[in-house]
Amino acid sequence: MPGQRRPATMRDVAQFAGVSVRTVSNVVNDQPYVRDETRRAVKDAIAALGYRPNLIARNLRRGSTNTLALVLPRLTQPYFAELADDLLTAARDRGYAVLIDPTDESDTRSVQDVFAQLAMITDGILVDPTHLAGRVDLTSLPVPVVALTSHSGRHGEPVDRVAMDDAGGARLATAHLLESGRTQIAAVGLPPAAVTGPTGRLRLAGYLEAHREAGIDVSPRRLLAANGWDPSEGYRVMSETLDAGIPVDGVFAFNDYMAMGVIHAISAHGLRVPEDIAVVGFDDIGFSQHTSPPLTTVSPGRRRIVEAALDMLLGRIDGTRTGATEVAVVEAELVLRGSSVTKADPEA
Amino acid sequence: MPGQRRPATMRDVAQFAGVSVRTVSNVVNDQPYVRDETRRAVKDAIAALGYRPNLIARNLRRGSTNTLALVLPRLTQPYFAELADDLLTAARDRGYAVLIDPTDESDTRSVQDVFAQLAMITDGILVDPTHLAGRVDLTSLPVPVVALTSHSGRHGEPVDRVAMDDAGGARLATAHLLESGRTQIAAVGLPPAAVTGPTGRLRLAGYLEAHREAGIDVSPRRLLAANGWDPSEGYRVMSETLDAGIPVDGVFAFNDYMAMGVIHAISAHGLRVPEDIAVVGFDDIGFSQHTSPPLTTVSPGRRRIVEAALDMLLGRIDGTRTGATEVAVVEAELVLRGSSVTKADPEA
DNA sequence: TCGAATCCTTGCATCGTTACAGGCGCGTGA
DNA sequence: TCACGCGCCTGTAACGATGCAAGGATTCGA
Repeated sequence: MPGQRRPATMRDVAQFAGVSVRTVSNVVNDQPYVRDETRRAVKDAIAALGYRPNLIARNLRRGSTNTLALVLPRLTQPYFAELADDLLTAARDRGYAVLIDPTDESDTRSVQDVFAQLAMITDGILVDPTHLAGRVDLTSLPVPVVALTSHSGRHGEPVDRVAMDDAGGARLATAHLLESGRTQIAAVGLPPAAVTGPTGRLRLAGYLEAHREAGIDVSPRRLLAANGWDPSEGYRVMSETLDAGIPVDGVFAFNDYMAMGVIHAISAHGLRVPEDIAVVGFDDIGFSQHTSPPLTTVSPGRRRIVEAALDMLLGRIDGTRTGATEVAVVEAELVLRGSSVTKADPEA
Repeated sequence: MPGQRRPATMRDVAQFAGVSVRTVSNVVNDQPYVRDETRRAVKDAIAALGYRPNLIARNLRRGSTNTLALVLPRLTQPYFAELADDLLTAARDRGYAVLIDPTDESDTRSVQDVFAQLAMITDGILVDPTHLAGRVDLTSLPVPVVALTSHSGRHGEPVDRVAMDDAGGARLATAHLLESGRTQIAAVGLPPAAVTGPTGRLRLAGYLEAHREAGIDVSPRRLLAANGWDPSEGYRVMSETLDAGIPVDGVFAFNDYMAMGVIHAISAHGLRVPEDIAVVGFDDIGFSQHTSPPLTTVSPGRRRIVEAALDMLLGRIDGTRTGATEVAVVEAELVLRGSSVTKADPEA
């Protein structure tokens, strides 16, 4: 239920305290040159009237909102949920509120409009641009933008970026499988998955590179495309492969969430993980510690990505960072767990 | 990079089109009494200058922002992530942006201040109040509030509420286990888990009621407390119970996420799900379809909860809903999967 | 005692939009 | 011919805060 009284304004406070509006403003904003006595009188008035500065009016006047926007596809993808969680907390600790905008295929709005609107009501925008496929020009917005992305922006817009090391992480994951003696390693999650195309290509590149380095051939039968990076696709793709009798002794799934479905398919076929097929994922989402068996995965350094992106964005906002756009790459790390290592063979 | 040109204002458009500011406003807001010719001239000017109404100024003038706030503990809890995802999409389709505010224990701000601030920059607030434990008075805010909650508000504030049927769902889950012949059913997730106290109590109540109805005694040794509803706690609690030699042939985990840890613990002890121990969860998160085996769970009707909450909130906002606060209870539904039913015994 | 420097306080304009009330021109009925 | 109504358009005042520049009060040194 909305309260009934009109909220007190600065004018009310000024009248109550017997000073000018301007003085109240000075007190509220901790300006110097206010006598202690006056300051206290104003503070008393503020308390008595339950006054709170109207943030909208302040935003209009100051031209800033202390709000950031985060644009992503879907929070149902656990990696994004955890990324959003980290960002929400980090932004909150720095005094910023966060508006999350989901822009996936189901969105009928013009992407450019969405960004223009967000730019108007926020001080800066963080965006995962992979799913936007260049449908938006991020360079002409009136607020700074930082892209959370992987795909080399060579063909993209010159925006600040924080990238995870997709190819490098994928190489680590694949190399680990190869070193533990697997030679028939399936890659799960190739395009056409529309929203993950560029990321998928980079992770594939890492997979291929690891094979090249090990001198082991790659069979196209084990390069498995998925329509979306979720467990049901992991399940479907893996089931079909096993049904087709294609030999597989290891799987590198392009994300953990799909890997869940892969593991499910493997056990549904009466095979064991990791004895028959070792599985490695990517993302290190919370769940991955508690699958059966726990999932070996690549940690992309989510926390560091968030911090770096916030540093960049806030730097642009407060003007301490100027000049050419930058790209920060956060190193990926392999996290060994039971899905790729038997207890008898701890390796690490 | 911020663009350099000052964005065009309504005044600029007016001047360009040779009309008054007021007329531009009328065109922008589709007011009647504007000649078609004038209207087109204004629209041309808008296009020529790339004018976009300044939303902050509009918000100040109109006193509304077309933004809602969603206050939750953490998005790392998959149920909340999926709830947020549903809400984001539903709100976006109704023309509202959503600000997500995480308020957990790590938050040093005063909860009352947080709400007062949110109230100022949004048109309404959706909140999961379980973790706020009455640290905030939701009735005196200047915008409507709808609580997404379970715990009977009898001792709470008189706010609009949309509740899932925790006790009923828990009863369904437990009854299902009892009917399939299990008699030594552990309940996982009792308080002290601070943030889930009230919910946990209701789910426990349903568990107890099902036992009462079936005439089967409950052993306190199988009432297992958790410090948080995540997989690691599910794992810990279940491991300890099995280690202690407490007989268990079924588990009702108070949420799916914990159930993941429970399943992990069971297989780590060399036991099979569901043959040795059947497991049922609560929430029906996306993952649950793809654990090994897939998890039987209670679907709380997330989608319907979101729609009902939005209906309530927007009704209050636009004034079509007035008068006493309401409580909507969304029915829960049991989703049978492999973690509680063997293939030989499909039951349903 | 006077002038200047310092401290404190204040009106007014402004951010960009929408609401109010009124003005002007034209057509219509008496 | 006049009054009236209607359609279209406009000037001005808000919304509630902050920035500017100047004004009054006080203190200090000479």
